[in-house]
This record gives sequence, C-alpha cells and structure tokens, in this order.
Amino acid sequence: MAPNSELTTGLNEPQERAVRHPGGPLLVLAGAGSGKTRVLTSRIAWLISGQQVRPEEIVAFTFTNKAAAEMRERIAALVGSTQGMWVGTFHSTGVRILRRFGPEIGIPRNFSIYDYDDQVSVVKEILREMGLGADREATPKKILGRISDAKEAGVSPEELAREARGPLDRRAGQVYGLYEAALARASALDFDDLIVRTLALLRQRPDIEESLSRRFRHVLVDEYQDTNTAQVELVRRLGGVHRNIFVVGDDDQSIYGWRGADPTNILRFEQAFPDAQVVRLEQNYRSTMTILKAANAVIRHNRNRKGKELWSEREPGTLIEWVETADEEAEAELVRGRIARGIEAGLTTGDFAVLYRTNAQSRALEGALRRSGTPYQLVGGVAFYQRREVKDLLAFLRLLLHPEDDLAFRRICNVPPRGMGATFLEKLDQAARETGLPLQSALFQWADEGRLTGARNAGALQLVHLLRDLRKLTGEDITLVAEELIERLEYRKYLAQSEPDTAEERVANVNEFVGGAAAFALRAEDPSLEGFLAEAALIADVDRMAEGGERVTLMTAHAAKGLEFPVVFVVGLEEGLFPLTSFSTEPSHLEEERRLFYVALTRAEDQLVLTSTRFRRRYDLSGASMPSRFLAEIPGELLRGAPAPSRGTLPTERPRLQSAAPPAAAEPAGTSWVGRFLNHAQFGPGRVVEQEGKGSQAKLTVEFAGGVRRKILARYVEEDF
DNA sequence: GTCCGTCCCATTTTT
DNA sequence: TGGGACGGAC
Repeated sequence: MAPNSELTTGLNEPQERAVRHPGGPLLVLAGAGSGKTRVLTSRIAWLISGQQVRPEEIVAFTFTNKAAAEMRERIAALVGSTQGMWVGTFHSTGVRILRRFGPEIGIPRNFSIYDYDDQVSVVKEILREMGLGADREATPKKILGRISDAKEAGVSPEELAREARGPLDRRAGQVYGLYEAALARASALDFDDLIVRTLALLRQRPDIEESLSRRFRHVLVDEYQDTNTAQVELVRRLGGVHRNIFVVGDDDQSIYGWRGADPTNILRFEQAFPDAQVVRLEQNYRSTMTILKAANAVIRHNRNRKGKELWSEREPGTLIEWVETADEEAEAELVRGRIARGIEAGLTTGDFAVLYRTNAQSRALEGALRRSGTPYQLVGGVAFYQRREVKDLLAFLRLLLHPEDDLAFRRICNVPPRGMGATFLEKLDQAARETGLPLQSALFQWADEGRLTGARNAGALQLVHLLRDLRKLTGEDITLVAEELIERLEYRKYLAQSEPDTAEERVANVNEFVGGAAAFALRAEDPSLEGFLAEAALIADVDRMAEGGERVTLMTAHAAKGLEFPVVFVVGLEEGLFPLTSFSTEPSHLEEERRLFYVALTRAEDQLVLTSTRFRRRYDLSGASMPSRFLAEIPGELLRGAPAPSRGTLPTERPRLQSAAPPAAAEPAGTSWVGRFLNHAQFGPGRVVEQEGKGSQAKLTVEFAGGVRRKILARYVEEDF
C-alpha cells in the first residue's frame, strides 16, 4: 500500500486540494487534459489508504465501461485491489442494484436488457398490431424518443396520452403503455429503465435507500456534465446520508445534450448543494500552447459556461494547419499524405487520429487509407454488438434464459432458414395468442402434442430440440454454451453460404464473439450467462477500441472524448456539417456543436490539422460548401497554410465542380452574381446571397464564414471560381 | 419458401 | 450513396 504522501506527489496545488478534500460536496471543474482521471483515482486511493475508508464504501460512476475499467486498473495500481468497490457506468450500476433489489418492486431478478434496436423493433411490432402503417410524422424512432423523454421525466403513459400536444405525442401516448407491457411480458428493461427503475426503487423503499446511502460513504462521478436529471437524482440519493459527493466534469465538454444530458447540472451544482466547494483545474498537461490558445479562443464564443482558461508549461509548438481541398476524396488523400509524411519523420501510425462529425464521413478516409495500405481502426459505425450475426447469437442466448422473450424468438426462429417463415410464424402467433403463451412455449406445445410432423416441420422440431438441449447447459461456462450453439446451428457454414461476400468478416465476428465470451468468463465478477448478456447490451464500441495498436484511429468527435493523440486531424469543417445544423440552428444547439469542436481540438498533443472541402457530397444536399464558422474563431496567428478568413488568401486548389455546384462557373459574366462564390481581401471566402444593381457597380450581400452577412460592392471582390 | 429486383428510406452524435 | 424492406416471380 502506498504511503499517504506518495499518492499526492507530483500533483499540482489544486489537484492536491481536490484529492485531499476533507468531505462534503465538491465540484472539480477539470479542463481538458488537466489530469482529472488522476485526481479521481488518487482521491479514491487516498480515501482507502489514508482515511480508513473501505472499498465497499465507495461508488464511482463513469461514462463508459472503458473509463470504468481504466479507473479500476489505476486504483488497483495504487492500493493493490478494487475488490468490493463499485466502479461502473450509471447503467451497469443500475443493473447491479436492480439485480439485487428489483424483485422488491416487481422486476424479475434475471431481467434482460433491450438495446436501441430491440426497442425500435418492439415499437414497430406494436404499430403493426395496431394496424398502423408508415407515418412520416410519427416514425418508430420519433415515437420512441417521446416515450424515452416521458420515462425520464417520470410521465406515465396515461399522462402522456392525456397531455398530448400534436399527433406525435398522441401516437406516442397510445404506444407507450403497450410498449411498457411488451417489455414487462418479455422480462426486459430498456436503457432508460435501468436508471429510472432504480430511482423508483429508492423512492418506494426508503429502507433500501437508507441502507445503500449509509453504505456508500463516498460517491464519485466522472464526466458530470453529461448527466441527466434522473442520474443526478440517483447520485443525490445514494449520497444522501454522508453527502460526500465528489463530482468531476467540464461544462465545456458537454456534448450529449441531444440524448438528455443537461449541461446545466454542472452549472447548478452549487445551487443544488449550497455548501459545495469548487476546485478548478486549468493547467493542461497534454497540448502545446498553440493548440490551447486556439481551443480557448473558440470556446470563449459560448455564453452558457463557467469560464476557464487552459494553460500549459509546454512550448508553443507548431502552428495549426488548415487546408481546404476540392472534395472529400482530395481531403482523404491529403490526410493520407500527411500521415505518410509524419511517418517518414519518425512518427508511428498509432500517433494519428482522424476525427469527423458524422460516421458517413469515414468512407472516403477508409478508402484512401486502404488503398495506400495504411493500417487503421474504425471506432463506431455499426457497433460490434449491433452486427446482425452477433445479434442473432445474442438473441439465441437470451431466449435460453427467457422463453417469454418473443422479440428474440421472432429474430431467430428462421435463422438459419428452417422452414419457419412468415406463414408459420403467423400461425404460431395465433396459437400463442389463444393460449396466452409466449411464442416459444406455444412451439414447444405443438411439439409435445405431436403436431410437428413430416418433412415440412422437421426444421421446427429441430429448433425445439436445440433450444431444449441448450437450456440444460445454461449453468455451464458461457463459452461452452456459445460454442455448442454455433456448432449445432452450423452457423459459420450458413454465413459462408448465404453471404459469400461478407462471410469472412461475419465469421470473424462470430469468432470474436466467442473470444469475447471466453474473456468475459475469466474476468467477470459474475461470469453467468445473464451477466454476459447485460454486458453485451451495455458495451459501446469505444470500449472495445484497441489500445496502442499501430493503427490510425478513425472516429467521430463524440467517440474521441477522453482520448489523446500526438497528431489529430479534424476533417469536414464546413458550415452545415460541423457545426451540423440540419436539425437545428438555435443558439443552444450551436453551443453544443462548438463544445464538440472544442473537444476535438483538445485531443491533440502536438499537432493539429484542420480540413474543409469546397464541395461535399451528402445524401440530402450535395454541393459547394463554406468553411466552418469555427475556423474563423481561431486567431489567425495560430493558423498556417490556410485561406484564413481574416487574411483572405486565394485557395490554391481548384474544385472539380460537379453538377450540383453553383452555376457561376458556367455563366457569362455580367448576368447574376447570386449564388457565386467569391473571395474578399478582408473577409475571405463567401457566397453571394443577394444583389442590387448590375455588373461591377452591383451591390452584393455576401455571406461569409460564420454566417456573417455583409454588403459589398462588386468591384471590391475577386471571383474565386 | 426463396431469390432477386426495385424502391424507398435515412444518416448526428450512443449508454 | 447504400442498405434494408418489400413485393413479385420462380
């Protein structure tokens, strides 16, 4: 066990103050790269080794499983073990509490967890049963969004139906109750339930709340800025007795507002806990001063924030590079070229990350890297546990534990095809309704009554045998169960035959699935099948990201939070894309986009390369694009090689214009200026939106980067293209 | 019941 | 642009 003083060696003054905080609510406002994980882990180690706090008296919440694992590892390195300590995401901690106490409020102990896709399927099924077709206004996803909001806000199905405003609310109100019933029938909880039902438990059973909050002398929360209202209440209740609530966060890195995170939680911490103390960590140990200056300048444009200035003892470092390319192929090519150049200069592929706003942007980048043989890893996209072949296997396993899970049954009953298609399922469904049995039980009943005869039903009978045989194995090692399942299904063979094009990848996923199960069996506290299924539902793709592999990392800016790389590319810096404004342009949304950009910038240790294109292909609107307003927010003296708005240099590359590009190039001079792209000596590139008068005498209204509009005389502009 | 073609939909971010 | 859902033909 490390001596007390050793734990705080090398900490700066505010860090040490936070670690040694005597008790009561504390908010640590920790800027990017300011060592917040170190503070959290040192704090826990200090509590254990110096303050006689026992591990089981500590509960710590993180945002990802990966962060939890890392925290556990680092604490173990300091104090030897984390045995008994609760370190996990809000959702996994909810699972833990509900597995123990759920039956007290009518939740089956071994409930299964429905992920987003499962939720969507449930809603679709309900709409189908209601005889409702596609509705542009009320798509399954939109309905689910309303239901999720309602659940989080504690609104019941009846209330939602009663207070419905507009057709979407009304439809959601109708579906909500049926949705909850369907989940209950399948013994399933969704993501929201894991938090909300835990809260319900604590509210309904003060004795349980009391015993838990008495146990947890210290409650710690990482990434507090990403909490939602329900999560904050959970923290408050669990910390209710001892009030040692230690939260770490950065209001400038709140990027999950769209899924219910409330950045004002962190702004209001001191109101919620009037005796709260605040420690600010502003010294950054990651990035060069140039990068920090840029990040500070950008985030200063947000109004709704606490206000922090990052600083570093590091050298200024190289300037930030901004390159504008013709289109996304050229952009990808540029990234590839810069990486190659960096490697020649002694860097390794693992030193690079390419960050983008939307997953769709990875395609061009992947293409360029693949063609050049540069190894890369893609984080996100279709996550591992969402892949069809993996979900099929998970559905089988789920069905072993939960015969009542009709969703899982529907998914696998004809995988691989065994003559149980739509017609068969229809009949089975009817029988199930009449008897009130789950689909699987109805099938078993048919088998027992000897109704599954003949070649026609051979497949169905085989499925019955398979499920019954496997069920006998559920107590065994999960790797064994998974292997047996795949073997008996001849699943690899099926994949190879049915989809030769993707078979290799899918088989690899199946193998990784088995490997993952084996690793889980070794590592997990609770190596049961239900433990494995819970983890599979709660795991994110970032959690699986390979550590230190010699590969370029490609991911969204969201996925990059908490990570750092020597060289970072932020691509696609165009108006409409980053900031992404297709959904909303209201100021609060724009501030979140800016925080996201801030997160992206502060991932870089040494070098930052920003790129934008002049032509962007998108599914909805393809066409000429404008540089992102965020670029204009970086002080010109920190940038190089760019058509910096403040300097107005002409871009060097000419775009390969395509049909969707503005008409300017083809049009004879002297007709209309509207729609043309031009370059202004002072304001930089812009697009003409209005015109008064004609020719060089014309008065133009031009929109520049950042959406700024100015009136300009035509004779003061040079045509860009 | 399966295969293949067409059409239509969606793409923000994910525990 | 691509992938998934649906419908028609074998």
